[in-house]
Amino acid sequence: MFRGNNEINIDIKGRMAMPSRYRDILTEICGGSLVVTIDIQDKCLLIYPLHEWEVIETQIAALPSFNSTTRKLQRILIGHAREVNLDTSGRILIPPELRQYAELEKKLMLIGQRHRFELWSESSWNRGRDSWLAETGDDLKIPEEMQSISL
Amino acid sequence: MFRGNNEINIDIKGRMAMPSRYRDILTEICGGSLVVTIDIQDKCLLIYPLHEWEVIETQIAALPSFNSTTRKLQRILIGHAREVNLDTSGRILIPPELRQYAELEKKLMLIGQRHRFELWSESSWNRGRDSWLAETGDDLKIPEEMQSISL
DNA sequence: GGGATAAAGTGGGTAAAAGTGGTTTTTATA
DNA sequence: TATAAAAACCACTTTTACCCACTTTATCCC
Repeated sequence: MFRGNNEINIDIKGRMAMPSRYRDILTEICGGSLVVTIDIQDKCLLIYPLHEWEVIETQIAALPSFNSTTRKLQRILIGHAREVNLDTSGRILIPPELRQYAELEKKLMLIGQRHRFELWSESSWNRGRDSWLAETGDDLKIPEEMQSISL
Repeated sequence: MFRGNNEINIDIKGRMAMPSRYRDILTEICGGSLVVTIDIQDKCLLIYPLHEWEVIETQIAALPSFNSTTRKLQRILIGHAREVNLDTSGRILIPPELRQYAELEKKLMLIGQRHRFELWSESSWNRGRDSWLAETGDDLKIPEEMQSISL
């Protein structure tokens, strides 16, 4: 569905223009309603079409409330999820709390990841990429499930 | 139903403005009647729409009185539950006892967790989040039920 | 390749909504 | 009945959503 990395600017009001190539499908599948939340492992945001998110949220919410790990997960994912909408010029407003968390300044990277996007500050994206490339160059660490995949 | 993290201020009288985006649904489902109580595990408050709470309260109350764990649960949850109402400008008054328990000063975080909210002091929320992220980032500790969830 | 045209991206103004602080009135309590 | 607390009320400030206009980039056709 979504793929590719897009260099994007965020304006002083915290608005980010969704690249036009994604807009049509976004308005089609979710009327421009998106959900932004934070990632578990990295300081970046995840952006889902509303319906996609609701499926995930339901699964997470169904996990037991008395288990401390699942509760943490609920707090992280559901507890940071904010619904946002494309405005008339195809922008979304990233809520200040999330902007702050992911340390988003002027320059961002929006990464298409099939059914969702990842949103990074450009600098941490570049830093991350360099280190992943360095790590995966060494093929000893590739887990089982991946050994069969042929690129 | 409810999701997201909201930075909120509490005023000197202990009043907290419920973010407007939740108000309509709150007045609809419970006429603005909420129940505030304390959490079992963390120094935060739980806020339920009245009807949601009543379901939970009934369940807890039905637990055996001779079991010491369930009695603790009853004392903690039911024993601290206070009914509050949205005032004409959409604020609720957090009872002093609860405010004190959760160490709520000026800056709070209101966290949507589906059918309820959690209310934290901003500082302890941030501290908590950092530590949960550190723990869950390490994928060895993720329990079975969660391994199958694809974000 | 270059100019015309359209599309995308950007910035900012404004009206409405939300949030805030404080005063007054009501209610509950001792 | 006096007192304190909470609710209602009101005025003011800040923020947000919406709209419009301008600039830049891309596309098309010659």
